[in-house]
Amino acid sequence: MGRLQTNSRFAEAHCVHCVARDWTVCAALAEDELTALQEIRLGHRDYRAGADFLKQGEPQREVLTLLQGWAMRYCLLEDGSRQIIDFCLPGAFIGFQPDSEAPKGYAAQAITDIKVCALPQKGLMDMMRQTPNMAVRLACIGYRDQVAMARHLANVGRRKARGRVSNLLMELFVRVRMRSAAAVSESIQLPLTQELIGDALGLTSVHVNRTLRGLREDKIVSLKGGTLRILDPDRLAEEAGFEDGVDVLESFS
Amino acid sequence: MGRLQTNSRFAEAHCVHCVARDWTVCAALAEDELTALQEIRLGHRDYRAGADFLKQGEPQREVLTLLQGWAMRYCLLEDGSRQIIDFCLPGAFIGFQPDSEAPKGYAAQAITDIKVCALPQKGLMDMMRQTPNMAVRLACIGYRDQVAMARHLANVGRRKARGRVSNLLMELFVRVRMRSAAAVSESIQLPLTQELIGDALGLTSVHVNRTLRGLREDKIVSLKGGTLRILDPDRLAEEAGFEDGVDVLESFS
DNA sequence: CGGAGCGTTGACTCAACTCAACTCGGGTGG
DNA sequence: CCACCCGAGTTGAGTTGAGTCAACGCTCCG
Repeated sequence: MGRLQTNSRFAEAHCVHCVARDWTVCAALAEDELTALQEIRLGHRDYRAGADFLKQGEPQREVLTLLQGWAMRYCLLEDGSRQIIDFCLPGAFIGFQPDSEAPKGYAAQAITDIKVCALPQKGLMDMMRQTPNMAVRLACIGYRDQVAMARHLANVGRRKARGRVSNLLMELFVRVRMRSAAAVSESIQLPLTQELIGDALGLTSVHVNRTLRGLREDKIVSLKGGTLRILDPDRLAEEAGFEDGVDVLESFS
Repeated sequence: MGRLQTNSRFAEAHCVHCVARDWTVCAALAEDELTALQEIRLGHRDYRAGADFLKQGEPQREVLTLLQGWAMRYCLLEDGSRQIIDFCLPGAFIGFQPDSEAPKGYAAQAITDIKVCALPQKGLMDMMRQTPNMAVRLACIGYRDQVAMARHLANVGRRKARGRVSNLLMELFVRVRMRSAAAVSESIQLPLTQELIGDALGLTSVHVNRTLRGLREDKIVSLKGGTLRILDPDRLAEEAGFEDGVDVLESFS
């Protein structure tokens, strides 16, 4: 459930033509290596918004690359609450763990309808041993995401609500804009509910709401009906704790 | 400064005899590969407690493996406060980032006097391309640490002070005990100040103090003069949000 | 002896949570 | 077509967890 019928009658594009090619594992691979990857991949899958496609605590012998849509990784706590680890955009590499038989340490859920590319974790491990490019790239992605998570942790641990929200919105704005070649604009589409934002930032949705109202009233950002509009980039950067816009651009996936 | 004279008159042990061998990159390497690693390593270094041996925002073309003592990775915020990302025990692999020329996304500091093994990041990258074992191992460490960080994030974002402190103490207890073959005991040495604990958990040291008092009064744990004593493991696990002791053991470095 | 660093405690403040009511818009079924 | 419902967003009032400020104790060390 949640899982749509894979429309397997439509041929899936060869990895060479993958939408997410520049954003994920594949970016570092030569054509023949891509073909090898193509050999082992388990195919594309579609999930509806809200579907859990990776379950915490269960082993799952595959790894997913997000091709389309928004997703998130999150930790489920014993009391039922959840902490969102990060929001995933196309290219995100989700679910890799050293031991492919071990239960996953976090879960992943589709935020919008999504399409993913499934890879067998074991096959991937084998391929890493044969094609160094792959191994290096995978390692790099792992450490890059670590840095992003560290920043997120600092945001949650040390800032108050206004700073947290500003910081997250700014980060998402930059990430989304980076991967659209579209003309520079002060607004983007953000399919996040206030509850999701709260769960990412360690706040309640009620308090996120109040915080957003404050930011709107101060003419800094507005988030309405799925579109995020940056009204005052400088003050937003300040609220968000970005020294200046420069350091933002690097190291985002 | 902070950096001690390397006592280079004492020969450094060959990688094969490394104290941390089982805990770090090297665990997966064959003898000849270890020798190759030995070729490129930059040597051991000693730092005093309190020394920053990795600076946030500066490029640093080396990567460190912790051999002795306690250290921590942390993010520095614009307002001067810091968020501790994790506490490092011998074997920790610190400072690797995809681009060795890029400024580090976090800093690292010695908590006790420490000894580290320095490796050139570029050399490491090259070696990854030649010896698959190394690449795979490095990737695994990266993703393992990601999971640990996710858990930490969830702790900070979703639990209140008592739960956060309990969780951290339990985690540290388990990690420390795992690497001592010593007889099972209910106490360990913990060289952390209350301020460090606060900075890791997003709390003030004052509040950590009160929380520890509460836990002590309830006869759950006591932390006094650098020794942590688990008085009631079951209640601690409960406060910490560990379903049971089992899932704890896996996936800690 | 004096200071520095860490831990301890109390009194007060404030940020964020809880609970609860109400709006709004989009879908669904009668 | 309308009635209804549901999920998301808003808002207010009261509570509470954690921060702030400040004083003081202890221990180690120069």
